[in-house]
Amino acid sequence: MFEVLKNYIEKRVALTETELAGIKSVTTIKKLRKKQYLLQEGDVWSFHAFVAKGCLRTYTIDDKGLEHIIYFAIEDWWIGDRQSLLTGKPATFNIDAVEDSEVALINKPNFEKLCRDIPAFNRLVSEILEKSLAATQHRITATISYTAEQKYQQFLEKYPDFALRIPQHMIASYLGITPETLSRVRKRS
Amino acid sequence: MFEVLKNYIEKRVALTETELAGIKSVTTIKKLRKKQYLLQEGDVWSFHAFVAKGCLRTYTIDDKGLEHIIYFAIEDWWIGDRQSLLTGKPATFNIDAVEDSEVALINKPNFEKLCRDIPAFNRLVSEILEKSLAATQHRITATISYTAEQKYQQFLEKYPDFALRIPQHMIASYLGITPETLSRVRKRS
DNA sequence: CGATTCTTTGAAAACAGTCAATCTGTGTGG
DNA sequence: CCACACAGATTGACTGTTTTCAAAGAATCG
Repeated sequence: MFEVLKNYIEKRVALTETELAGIKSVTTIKKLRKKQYLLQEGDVWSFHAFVAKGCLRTYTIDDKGLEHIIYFAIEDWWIGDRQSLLTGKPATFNIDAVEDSEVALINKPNFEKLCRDIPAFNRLVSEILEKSLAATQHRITATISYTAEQKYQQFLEKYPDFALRIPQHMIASYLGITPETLSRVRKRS
Repeated sequence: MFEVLKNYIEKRVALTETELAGIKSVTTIKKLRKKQYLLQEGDVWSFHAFVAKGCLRTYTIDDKGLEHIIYFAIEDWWIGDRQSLLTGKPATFNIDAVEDSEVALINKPNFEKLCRDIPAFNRLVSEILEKSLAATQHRITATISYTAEQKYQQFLEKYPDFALRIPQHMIASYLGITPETLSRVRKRS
């Protein structure tokens, strides 16, 4: 399963075989069954996680016990709790598997060493960060400006793959609407 | 006004006088009067901008002509259109001054050179990115989970400084609610 | 199968948005 | 210095969307 991460990197930057071997040597593969936690609220998160197979979600649980999904990640996406990783404080997010999945994990010190030792890897990481931030800002635009219907439409256009494999009530949670509302929106169109 | 940026950097990382001088040599100061654009939708954005004085906002305008504020930046904050900066494509955001302001600008090639030449500067930049992303994710949580009242409460707690200097209708726009609703929320509490 | 889990549907209630009018404070020009 | 204009904030009545609660179907999994 390291192959998936290797392909991902090779498609984006040119690394030597030695450098790739260096990455492989610090990567652990973790298999997750559907619904299994990768991270539970309150634990400290200290990895960089790459999804090699399957689908995961990041979410919070509010006072009423309702889940709010912040983020989905499928193959070739990264996932984690950046706040916890950065500060070393307990995570406020939960991460679990939407489907049976496999993730490649690199712990914080090793990941930082890779960034220092391999400039191209460092650039790749910065670029991913940049893109994530831009995407997140655009998501905010959608969330504060669109109606339920527009939010769902935009979601379908932006992530056509997701709609097929993610349960509707989770998509509703991601969009910030109730499952009932999503069901009605879908019926209308 | 470069002093403000210098203080900001010195508070966070240790740089030599030469390195600081290198940063200064590629920094331009731009003064903006209230309502003046720093970036207009459709133009290409190619800077890293640091707010030395005043307050700016990033926003989009929808089909109905309504503004939706994505982001505020006051002293010691960075602002820009990352998507446009990254891709070189026309910006989808507008940025203008909420108050008379002064920003420190470093253009993209110079900024990248600084990142390459000064490792500590590079780390600072990555850290800022990380923090921005974490903050943005938490904002999404708020936007999809909270009622108008909770959104405003959280805004007050998180950015007490903002509330005093930013007009209410802009705060409403930032929270994704109408000015009327915000006015009623405030009255209730 | 049988039991969950997920989706759909209906009716009522809550919430936020719209439109229009009024009030308030600020700043400008006469 | 005053009067006026203007932008921003508030208020009221109404509309529309979304949520809530409850129940019934449909799909999925062990």
